[in-house]
Amino acid sequence: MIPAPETFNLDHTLGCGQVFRWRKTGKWWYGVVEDKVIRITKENGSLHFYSQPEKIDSHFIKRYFRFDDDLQGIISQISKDELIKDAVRKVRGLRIVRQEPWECLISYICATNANIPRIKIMIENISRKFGEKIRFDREEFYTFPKVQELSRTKINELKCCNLGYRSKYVLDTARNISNGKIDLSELQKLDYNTCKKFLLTKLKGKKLLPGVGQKVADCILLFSMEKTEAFPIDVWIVKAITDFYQSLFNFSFIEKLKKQTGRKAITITDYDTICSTMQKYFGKYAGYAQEYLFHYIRTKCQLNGKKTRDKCIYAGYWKLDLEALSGI
DNA sequence: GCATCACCTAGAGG
DNA sequence: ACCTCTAGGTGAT
Repeated sequence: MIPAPETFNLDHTLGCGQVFRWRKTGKWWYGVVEDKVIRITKENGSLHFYSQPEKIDSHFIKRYFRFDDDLQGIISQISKDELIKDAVRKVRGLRIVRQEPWECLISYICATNANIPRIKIMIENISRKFGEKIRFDREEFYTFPKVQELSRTKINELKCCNLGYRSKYVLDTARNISNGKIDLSELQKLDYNTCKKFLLTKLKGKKLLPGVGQKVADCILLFSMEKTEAFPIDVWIVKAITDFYQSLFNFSFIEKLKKQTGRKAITITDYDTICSTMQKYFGKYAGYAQEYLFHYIRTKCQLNGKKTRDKCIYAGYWKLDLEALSGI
């Protein structure tokens, strides 16, 4: 057991939807990280943890939960306006987790057109079918399979895991990594823009990593490649842009975005526009800002008892202090 | 570049 | 009981 930073909340960190392999029973969080099952809780300012089959040490925990990040400092850097300040207040102690790139990649390929419970089921099914079993606290857990395991499977085996149309993407991605067409650990060393370009590489008109578009790429960069400036833009973030961050963009741009709410996707150029603007606005730790906003907005909607984004309108709730935004 | 449409599928809302 | 729609988007045309 080790002392936890003041700025660390397990529930927000593991429950915000950045990782899919944790669940809470009682006071304990159970999760599978790399090839270990971990049980962890925070009590009286200390972290208590156990693991199987290998023991983990405090170094492992500090690295996984990014205790090397000065969260207090990051928060003061990103606290640019009333919305993000409120988000930081309500979701205090949320930290980005250092994920393993391969598992992270597959997880976010699976995440398209799915909600968090379903993503968890897909990853759990893949692990149960192809991973290694570990017994812990009289329960069975499964590690996430290695690249080789998945690259050798058949498409129908993945469909049995409930992946649906994602099955082909996962299989082709696994094969291209397995045969060395792309090397995740090498990618990690590159800067944000170069790294993202490689994740989206095409060879003879075919994606090396099918199922990886801009949004998925940014998730991989943020959660597993040390790119804290990555700012994944999903439907929730677009909503935040049109409802709150209007003043950072042209009037006509916002009008255009609003018109297409309800439709599925934004264009690649619009994604780039939003992405670079928000990165400039929030700075090197824009990814933290994104996670706070994302988690805050979603839970806010759920608290309101509203199930869908469109009904979750903030009129009257978001105190549109646009003056506060004019500084940038 | 941009607009459309299809894509698996469980579960909520009507 | 049924039908319609949505959920951390991406790919093909």
